This record gives sequence, structure tokens and C-alpha cells, in this order.
Amino acid sequence: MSLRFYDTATAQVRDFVPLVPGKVGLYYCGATVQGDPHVGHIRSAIAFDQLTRWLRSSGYDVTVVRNVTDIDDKILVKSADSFRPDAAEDPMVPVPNEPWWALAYRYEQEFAKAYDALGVERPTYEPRATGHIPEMHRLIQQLIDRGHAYPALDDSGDVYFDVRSWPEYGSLTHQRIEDMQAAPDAGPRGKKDPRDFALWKGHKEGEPETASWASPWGAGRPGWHLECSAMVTKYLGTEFDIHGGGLDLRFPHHENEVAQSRAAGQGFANFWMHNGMVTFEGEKMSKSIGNIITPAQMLQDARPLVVRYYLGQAQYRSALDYNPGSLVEAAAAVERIEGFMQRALKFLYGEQFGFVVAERVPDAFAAAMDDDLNVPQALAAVHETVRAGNTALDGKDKEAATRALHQVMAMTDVLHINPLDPHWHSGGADTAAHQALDTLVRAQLEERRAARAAKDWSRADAIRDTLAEAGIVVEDSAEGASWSLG
RNA sequence: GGUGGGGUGGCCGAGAGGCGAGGCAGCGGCCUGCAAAGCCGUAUACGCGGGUUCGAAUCCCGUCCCCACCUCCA
Repeated sequence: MSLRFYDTATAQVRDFVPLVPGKVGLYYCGATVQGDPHVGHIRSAIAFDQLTRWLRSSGYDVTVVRNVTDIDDKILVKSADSFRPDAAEDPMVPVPNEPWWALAYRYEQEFAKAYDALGVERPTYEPRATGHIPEMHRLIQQLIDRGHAYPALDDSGDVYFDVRSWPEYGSLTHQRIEDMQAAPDAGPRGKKDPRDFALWKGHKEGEPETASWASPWGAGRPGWHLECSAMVTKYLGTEFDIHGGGLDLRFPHHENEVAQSRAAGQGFANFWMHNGMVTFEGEKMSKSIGNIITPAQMLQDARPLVVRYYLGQAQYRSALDYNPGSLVEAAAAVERIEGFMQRALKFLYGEQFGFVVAERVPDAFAAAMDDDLNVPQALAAVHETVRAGNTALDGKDKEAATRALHQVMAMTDVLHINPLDPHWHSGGADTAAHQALDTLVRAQLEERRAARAAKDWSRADAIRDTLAEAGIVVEDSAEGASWSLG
């Protein structure tokens, strides 16, 4: 079966054929760094991380670009607000000034931490909007030269894209300009059409000088949509394979991007892939609604691996509805996989955890991933292999157990949910404590073994109960007892 | 009003004309000193009403409801 993806522009699942054989250029929209990340941002990143890993595993050389929007209205507003005394917990204590660029960098770091914690691979390039002003100027000039952009009719210093000059406008989201609802406050503001959008925003009274760049149309800063168009071209060329982002970015952001870039004579994206929203009680999680859950909150309830599993388990285009039990269920599923792998390692290699080389993924897994990244079906293949592996272990079938273990490793590596992966055990400080605990628990287990050998069941159970009270779960097997933190 | 996507068993979540994906929870059994883990078995599931068909959760017609976007949003 060939690799197929749903393409928003054509509204169908179609075969994926890269523009250059063996290579894939992927651009997906990152964050506007105006606040802490929430799990919706991370879900998007995990979806495109799964895509990247599957493409790599399929033999493609993938270049990944994810932008950082580090200049925008909200960043400036938030920075300006940081001067206000009433923003402080104690109104008598003045709030230190946080310049917009410092605020942007700070949140960019928060995003990086969240991505890292959940195993989202760093992109090949992660360009910031403010580092690409000259590229944006060139794109604006091209659009003006071609008659698709114009300086604002008032003297605001804005430059607008002329949607009426571009017949394809609306094609990505299959809308006609006439059918679009006019924005409630869409005053003319020097626009020919209320739907015209800003490529360049003239410097306004009161905005910091540091947020202003000289341009042929006056000092100002770039419009959001233009940033992505300019950056994707710089790193992936004027025509590239995949453009991704959240479903909520289709309009206006992506529609405007494709309009600008194609009006400037570029081929632009071959495929448009959009991930579904994370919802809470059926409603989109967003800052404005105030129903957001942050990765930090989830990480208090579950291990990073479990959070990764949870956020990545649905098909990327579906909405993922969060409820309080979600992480508990995900944890149980992860433990099933993890339990098999540890049991298999112990049976096959004893206490010495050898370096296990993953083998090819089963056909069912590959077929599911090829089919528009059907992760739920791919996970079904993982769990079926786990069951087959457990059966093999019960029957002491070394060959079948080895095969199952290696297949599970291969599949979980692709999804980056391999419980044995060092990434999920990076807690360096924990290791020494864990070893100390292991020594103590082993002494208890030895005492319990002796009690069991003497058929002193009450003593054996008392030891197990004591450990259970401390949160330590004991499991007996033919090879002896083992323990884990419940 | 326009555009895109949905309504599947207690919960999550695939499938898209014919053996009831998978996970979680539950129930019965095997194993176990007892457990745990594991294995085996176990479900009147497909919003509602019609229709097409030997056969429909899947196709057609109608109908109700939900979500997203059209304003910043992953």
C-alpha cells in the first residue's frame, strides 16, 4: 500500500509523491510565543513529529521547519501590560518591565521545554519571524509589482494584500469571498476590501521603537501571515511537499499564506495537513475560553511517556477530547506494553539488559501508518503483538518472544513511545535514589522469598502489604519476584 | 448565511457493504499458597425515520443534534 495523506486543499486522501524523490520538505506552524504552551500546541507538534518519524522510517530524508512567531499584537500588548502596577499580586510592588522581545524569548523557552519533555524532535530549522524581515520585504515588493498588494489608502503605513486581485482567494478552504461573513469591526482602515489583510503593519503611536523596522513603505512590523510565507520559502524553496498546522489555522492564516505566495508566482505547498483540536468536554481548548490544560499540569498527573501516548493516540485529524480519566487509561495501556517488554527482556536476556536491535515493523502497522497516519490502528497492531508476545512468554517460546519484542520495539520507536527508550528515563537525579530503593526492596523480597519457601504465608503477605502501602507493587513469577512503583 | 468535519458498546477510539479493530473498565475461567501480572472466554454498539440490496454501522433520501472556521488562536 502506498503512502496516502488527506490534503485539505483538494479535500481528499491522495497518494503522497515527494517533489524530489527520497526527500520531503515539511513546514508546520509553531507557536506565537505570547504565553505558556497548552496541550493543544503540543498535540499538534506530536502529530507532525509522528509524521516526520514515519517518513524517516519509510526512508525519506526529511527537512522539518517550524516557525516561531515572536512579534505580534498580543506580545506587544502583554509586554505593555507588564508595566501596569495592577498586574502585580501586590499593587505596591512595581512590576519589572519585561520588553516584548524578552517576553517572547521566555515563552519560546517554555515551548522548547514542553516539546523536549514529550519527545518532539527538534526541527531541522526553527526560524523566528524577527530574523527574516528582509525576506518579507522582498515578498511584499513582488506582490506590489504584480498588482496584488498596495500601501494603505490612508497614511497608516500598512500594506495590504488585495484579495479581489487574486481569483484563487478562498480556494484552500473552498469559500467564495462573497459568502464570507464580514468581520464585525472591519472598518475600511485604508483597505479596498474589508477582507484585505495586512502584509506590513505601520508603526503606531506608543508602540516600542524596538518593535519597528524600516521599510520602503515606512517603519513598521510584519503581518502574521506574511511571516510564514517568507520563511517557508527561504528554507524549503518556492515549492515544497507539506504544509501543516492546526485546523483552526486554515482560515484565515493558511488561506492568506497560499494567496500571497501563489500570487507572488510560487508553487507553494503540495499537501496541506491539519491536525484536529484538543477539546475539553466537547469544546475547543483555547485561551480565550479559558478551558486550557497545560503540559505541566498533565505531567503532574502522569509520566511524560504517558502524556505522549495520550496526546498521540488518536488519529491526527480527529478532535481529541480530554477528560479526567484520560491519563489513567493511557497509563494502563502504556503499562501493558511496558510490562511485556520488561518481562520479555528478563526472560530472554536475564538481568543484563542487552542492546536490542529493533527489526522491521509488521505489515499491519505499516499499512495503518501509510493510510493517512492511522495511529489508532497502528496501536492495535502494537497491542496485538504484545498479546502474541505474552502468549509466547507463557509458553516459554524464545523465538516467538524475541520476534514480538523486537517488533514492539520497532513500532514504539516510530511513534516514540518505546518505554525502553532512554529519553523516557532521563531523570538523572532519580537514578541514585532508585538504586538505593532497589537495594532496600530487594532485601525485603529476599526475606519474603524465605518466608514463602517455609510456607509462612502470613509473613510473606505482611511484607507484600507493607511494600504496597509504600506504593511498591510486587509481582511473582517463575523467575522470582519483581517490584515496581504502582 | 457560507465552508469543513462529526454522532460507534459503561468510557476512549478505529472501520466504511458480508468473519463485531484495539485500549480502559466489568464479568466468567486458567495460572497462583492467596494476589498481581499474563492468557482464554464474554457485549441487545453504530443519532432518528425511510429506502436500495440476498446482506447496511458502511450506499441513497429525509431528519435531529454536535464541533471547528469565517475575529487572535495548534
